[in-house]
This record gives sequence, structure tokens and C-alpha cells, in this order.
Amino acid sequence: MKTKATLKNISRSLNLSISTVSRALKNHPDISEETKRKVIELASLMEYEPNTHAINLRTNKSKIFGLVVPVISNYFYHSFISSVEEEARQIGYSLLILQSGDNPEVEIENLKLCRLNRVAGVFVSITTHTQDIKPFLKLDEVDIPVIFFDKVPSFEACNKICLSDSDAGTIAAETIISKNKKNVLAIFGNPGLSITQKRQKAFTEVFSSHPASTRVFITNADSAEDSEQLVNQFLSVTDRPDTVFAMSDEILTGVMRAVQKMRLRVPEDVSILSMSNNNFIPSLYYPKITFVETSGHQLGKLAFKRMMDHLSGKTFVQELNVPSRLVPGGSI
Amino acid sequence: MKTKATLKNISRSLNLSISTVSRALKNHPDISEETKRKVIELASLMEYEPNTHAINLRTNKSKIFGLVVPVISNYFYHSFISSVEEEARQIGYSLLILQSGDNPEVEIENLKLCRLNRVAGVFVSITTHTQDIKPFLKLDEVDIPVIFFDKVPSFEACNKICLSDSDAGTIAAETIISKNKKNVLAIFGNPGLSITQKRQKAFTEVFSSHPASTRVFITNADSAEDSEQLVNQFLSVTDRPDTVFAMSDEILTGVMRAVQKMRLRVPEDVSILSMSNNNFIPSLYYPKITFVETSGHQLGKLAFKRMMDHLSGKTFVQELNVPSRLVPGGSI
DNA sequence: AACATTTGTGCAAATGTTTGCGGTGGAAAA
DNA sequence: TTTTCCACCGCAAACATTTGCACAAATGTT
Repeated sequence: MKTKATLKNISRSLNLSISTVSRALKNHPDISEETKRKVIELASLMEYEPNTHAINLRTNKSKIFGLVVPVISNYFYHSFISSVEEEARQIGYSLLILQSGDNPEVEIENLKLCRLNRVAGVFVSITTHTQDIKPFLKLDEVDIPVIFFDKVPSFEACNKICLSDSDAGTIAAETIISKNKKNVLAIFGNPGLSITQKRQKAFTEVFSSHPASTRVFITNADSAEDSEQLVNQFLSVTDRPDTVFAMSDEILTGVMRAVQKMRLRVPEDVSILSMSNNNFIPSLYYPKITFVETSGHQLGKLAFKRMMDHLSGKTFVQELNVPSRLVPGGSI
Repeated sequence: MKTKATLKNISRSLNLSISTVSRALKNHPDISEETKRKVIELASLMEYEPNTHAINLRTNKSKIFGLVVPVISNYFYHSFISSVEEEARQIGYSLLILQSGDNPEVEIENLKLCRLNRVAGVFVSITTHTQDIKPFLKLDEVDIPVIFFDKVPSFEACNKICLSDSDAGTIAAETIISKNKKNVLAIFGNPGLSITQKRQKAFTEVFSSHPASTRVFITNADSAEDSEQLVNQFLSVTDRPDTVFAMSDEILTGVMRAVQKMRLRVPEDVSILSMSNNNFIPSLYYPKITFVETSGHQLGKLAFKRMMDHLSGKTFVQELNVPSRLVPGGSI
């Protein structure tokens, strides 16, 4: 059997001490060039790779970030995760991805796992029902920075990276006005969620403060089926809306099923505007749907940057926002 | 500062040896009830949690599975990942999810990471361009079982858990025949992948052995854009196909964009049949697309079971298949 | 010649847990 | 009194790495 490539074995073979070998491999100035040469040569011959677990034990850290989300089956998290994962890999870190299934108890379990694995830091988007943030503070106690993103706790002083939902609402409303639309069916999500509240508030405020007379009917849907129903109902009347606004990808999918069913032409018969974290869903249709982008990718980059700052000592608490922008398609 | 909860500190506080404390906490019969009681009491008071890194170092293993996929921002893998993650959590394991971005070099990097982290096992779906499987064998050498799923290497003797691609191909072809379709455009994926080869082979065999005279034009697309192009081209001729078959969700999205663009009615103007791992994409359209389901969830369960078998000593190589079934929509 | 500095290397401890083996008492059996 | 046995516990090594400190030899400085 081949001897394992460890410092100990290398040192034995060369009649050196473990510490000398360790330092030689780190190009420590204390070690003579001659010795370094020999060590490096044998190390590469034996395909030496430092034992991660030993390093982790000694440093009490690991080169892994924790990522705790309700579910990853969601295009938004996909883009966020990809973005964070990409950056992490560039600096030699990996991602431990944990799903809470929107269950606060599982979430706590997952945070514990992060603690036990001594991850370098945790990115977390909380569940809809998370009340107690003590488990999160516990991580901070053991020097594991926690960066909340997207779904963040309301009041506490913690690091939050959010999408600018009111911006997004404003941009959507302004787009509709600038296109001179007069009769809008606006479908928002679950009114209990803060994301819905913020988007809806900004959206309505634009119209109420604007001189242009636009009829806007605001409604809420809990699922794609709900929104499909709504569109079926609202667009089959004679004085039908000229525009449908969908607050999210999920709602959009329902809207578009109804639109296809009624064989309405977009944008001739009805204009569509939506909001999305990436362009996957909007670009499934022809024409591609115009949408207000609240970029998961940008969110990821920002969250990662904040994490890095935190790790390099800038541990102050901060709340950051990712701006939204309009991505034109051909649907309005 | 609070003393860290380690075996050493607990033992010092109670004037016991480290080993006694360790055994007491594991309910070892050698230790008296009295001592156990004291130890357990103090341990819970100090909120003792075994140091994962120390355990990892000692056992040269970690309670983490590696999962290497081309991309996770892809609905295909979601059901698989959820399924595996769920089962893993139940036995106290987590998932290190690594994306290769369909880049073989990154894939090799990711495998290396799995090795360095001494993961308990690796689930891997290879990239489109993976040629060399040596890096995978390297894992086996250090006793890390590798289970290939979905996209698996063609010839090598290794553990593969696949969708029953030939079944799926057969079912698709038989469905088309039973619906009495006469002119089919069948779009398959990258011809280099075994998944493509198997589906395509079974598909064509049904037609060639069947008395019914059906014109089948088989083509390959590498992306949604490719398939969109193909449909645009093939369906704008006079003697256009009455049916389009899409081998995957990705291809289907391209097909449907073209169908919407040409404002073809489904299934009156053209019938659609696809294959999918879950019903998300097929149900985005109206009518919902009829598809052959190759369940990612089942795939995950089977892969996990195989992994467990492997870990408990049943290390023989095996190729398993998940059966397929037709999920009727309204598109054919 | 005496002392100081530089250069190269090794010792040993530290990180936390697990475990084979050996030891220490005390009580019962011989 | 000596032997045997048992219940209970501790020693020390093992895992792989890092690092402060010490030490020896060589070279340089008065």
C-alpha cells in the first residue's frame, strides 16, 4: 500500500522534522533553498495535499460558507446561489446549501449545522414564519458572520441585503404610465408578505399622485392558479384591461396561461408587464415579457461583498439595497 | 470569557479524565451512573457540542455528501436535489453542492474539493464535455463512493442511476403512433450524451419496427435557441409536421417560443409532446403539454439508496433505472 | 579571543475526540 | 493471607497541521 502523503511521511523520508517540511512547503524564509527544493520535489511526487480537516481543526474555521434558504426550487435563489457560488469558488471557498422547507424548526437545525461545521459565514433568507432570531445571534457569538438577504427580519440590528421593492413598484407604475396605458389589472402576491406590501404601496402611490387618469384595478393572488383565474375573469368582459401587471414570476405564469388560452395577442390585444429576479421566466414567451428586474445576481454580489468586508474586520451592521431596473421585452 | 465547552474543560471541572467524560457522554457501560449523571449535567449546562472538525480529522470522513452538477439553476435538478437533501438530513448528513457550469475543468476542481473535504460520497451528473473519467476514479481510490446520476459516462463500469431513457423514448414514440400522427419533427439534445443516444435509439426503433407509415424527421439541438430556430424553419413550410417532439424541458421552451411566435394553435395546428423530470415547465403553457415523465424525485431516492448500500459495504457496481410514465396534458 | 548576529532546523505543544490497554481499588473466593 | 474478579477510570497514542521557542553551527564584529 502507498504511504499517505502527509507531512509526517514526507519528513520521515527526508530525515527532516515535520515543522521543517511544513515551512518548506509554505516557502518560509527560514528554510534553505536546498531543503525547500527537496521537500517540494518529494511532495509533488507523492501528490501531497494538505489535510483539510486538520487545518480546520487547528484554525477552528472551514473554507465553507453556509447558505440557508427556504427552498432552492425557485429561480430567484438559483441566480443568487450561482452568483455567490461563483465568487466563493474564486477565493477557494465552497457552499453548504441547506433548505429549510419554510419550516422554522428545520431552519434552526440548519443554523446549528453551520455552527458545528464552523463555516466561515452564513447567508440566510429566513422562512415566512421565523419569529425568534436568537439562533442567528448564537452564530455571531462564535464569530460566524450572518448576512441576511431577501427575506430579512424586520427590526433587528443585523446585516441585511435587500431588493429595493419600492423602487421596483415605482418603476412598474411609471412604465405603465409612460406607455400611456389606461386600464390596468395589477396582480400582486400574498398581502401578508412585506415584499407584497412594499411593491404594492409604491405602485399605487405613483398612480394616485399622477395627473394622468389611469384606471387601475389592484388584486391579490396566492398562486399561479389564482392569477390564471383572475385573468380569465377580467379579460373576458367587454371593457377589458389593456394591460396586466404581474408582481412575480409565479403570478406571471398564471397570467400567461390564461392569455394563451384566450389566444390574446401580446401586446396588441393586451400588454403584459411583470417583475422577475432573472430573465428565465419572462423569456419563455413570445414576445419576451418586459419586466422590472430585481436582480438576484446583483443581490448575491452585494451580499458576498458584505461578507468579505465582515471577514476582514469591517463588522459594523449595515442595510443595503439593490436597485431595480426595467428590462424591455416586447410585451408592452 | 466563557470557557469553551470541550471534553477537556468538562473533565477539568469535574476532576475526571477526558476519556471518562467522552465515554460518559456516549453512555459507555464502563462508566458509573453517578459519574454519567454529573457529566451529562455539566455538559448540557455548558452546552457542549462535539467539535465536528476533530471528529472529521480522527475518522478521516465528514458527514457531508458532495453533489456535483453542471448547473443548479435548472429545474431538472431541483427535484433530485430536494429528494437527496431530504434523505441526507434525516440521517444527519448535509450536502455540499458544487456547480461545474458545464465546464469540465471546473468539474475536476469540484471533485478535488470533494476529496479534500473527505466527503462521505459524491453524487455527480457530468458535464456535456466530460471526457476523462480519471478524476472520478481518484475518488474511489480514497474510498469515496461515486454515484453517477442522470448524465452518466457512456462505457465505464461505475455506479449509474439513470432515468429509463429507452423506456421514455419508447413511450414517446408509441404515444405519437397511437395518436395517429403522420409527420413528426423530433428534436433531441446533444448527440454526444448517452441520455440522448438512448432516447433517440428507442424512439427510432419503435417507428422502424412499426407498420404504420409515419414520417419522422430527427434532429438535434444544443440549446433552446437551437430548437427555436429549428421549429421556425420546419414549421413554416407548406407540408409542415403535425407533431413536434422535444426531448427535454430546455428544448421544449425553445419549441414553444417558436409556436407562440407563429401563433400556431396547440394541438389543432400542431401537436406537442415532450419529456420532463417534473411538471413545472410543461404546465406553464396552455394547454398543458403532454409529457413523458422521468421523475427526478424517484431518481434521487434511488441514488441515495445506492449510496447507502455502498457505504454499508455493498460496493459492487450497478446500473439502475427509474421507470418512465406518460403524463397527459392537452397538447397531443 | 570573546562576543554578537544570522541561518537553518527541530522540539513540543496546541487544536478536540476516540479508543485499546492498563491500572486501581475493593470485595468475594480460595 | 493470597488470589481472582469486577466495576470504574485514566494514560497515551492517533489523526495532520501550525508555530513559538530553543538550539546549534556558522559567520561577522570588536
